[in-house]
Amino acid sequence: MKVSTKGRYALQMMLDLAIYNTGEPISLKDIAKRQDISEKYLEQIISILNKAGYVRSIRGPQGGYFLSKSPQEYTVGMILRQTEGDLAPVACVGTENPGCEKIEECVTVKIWQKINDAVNDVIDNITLADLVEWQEEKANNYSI
Amino acid sequence: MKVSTKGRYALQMMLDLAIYNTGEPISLKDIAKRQDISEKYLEQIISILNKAGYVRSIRGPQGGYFLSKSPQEYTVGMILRQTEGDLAPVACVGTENPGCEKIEECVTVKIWQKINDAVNDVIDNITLADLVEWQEEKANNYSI
DNA sequence: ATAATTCATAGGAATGTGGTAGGAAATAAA
DNA sequence: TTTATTTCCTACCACATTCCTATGAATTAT
Repeated sequence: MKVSTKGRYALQMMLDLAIYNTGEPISLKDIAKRQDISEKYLEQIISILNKAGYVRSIRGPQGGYFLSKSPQEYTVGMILRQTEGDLAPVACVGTENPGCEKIEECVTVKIWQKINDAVNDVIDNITLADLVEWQEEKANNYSI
Repeated sequence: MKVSTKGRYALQMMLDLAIYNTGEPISLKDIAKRQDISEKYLEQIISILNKAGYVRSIRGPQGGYFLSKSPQEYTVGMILRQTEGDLAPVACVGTENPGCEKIEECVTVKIWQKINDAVNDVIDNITLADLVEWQEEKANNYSI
């Protein structure tokens, strides 16, 4: 019942891109350094976000990545689903696998459905902009 | 972000014990047959529940298992936590591992905390008695 | 005694996780 | 035009976890 590093790193990258956005592209090298994560591993993860159209890339020296849209247009759910896939606690209540043949007689499915709804309610109601705001609040608290 | 078969089977077994309770011990063989799960695998799982004191066992012919307490005294959370461990989406918000060293500066932890709370709210407010009730409702609907 | 059951432990195939490695392609800067 | 920097692509791999199977011992009703 864990979110893997893939999803967590994806979130951290998107947040990094949102926070350090200056109009110039941000290189993976910088992100990897700031977030203290293997650059090579981040390559693979951001490639998913790139193909999903969540970031734009520029190659060559001084190249790097941007967010395609503004932070409030990305929910945590969007980012996690791209990288983690469905967050359903069991396959049968997810959108990816069509559910099992015992679905009608199965009682526990009601539990999984409730968990699924609760999780989705959380992740679909937090945007990248919220994270940026929280980050800034933390920064302020530290400087006081 | 999945609940493994261990936790799901544990839940099904506890539910089976609750539903088919007649005062006589219920053998794993019967449960395995009804739930269509490998008996040998169920042995390992129920051993956890046994050590936790959630079921009582009787060895030998006509032996088997009982629930130690009445169904409304078990929450889904109790059962899942015994078998799955912590259901926290990341280790740092769980009760098992003490959290990482970046916890103070980390923003995403707020997300994981909210997910954790939401999941716990669901699983700690459903009892085995609820599942039994749902099961009976389903049975009635089918017979109509 | 016998047979049915739980209990304990070992093993193992398949899959997923969390990366590393190597190099090709693009491109800005020298 | 060369060089260095960056993204892009694919392959590989070690380790852990999951989901069992197998073997046999211990217990006990019949």
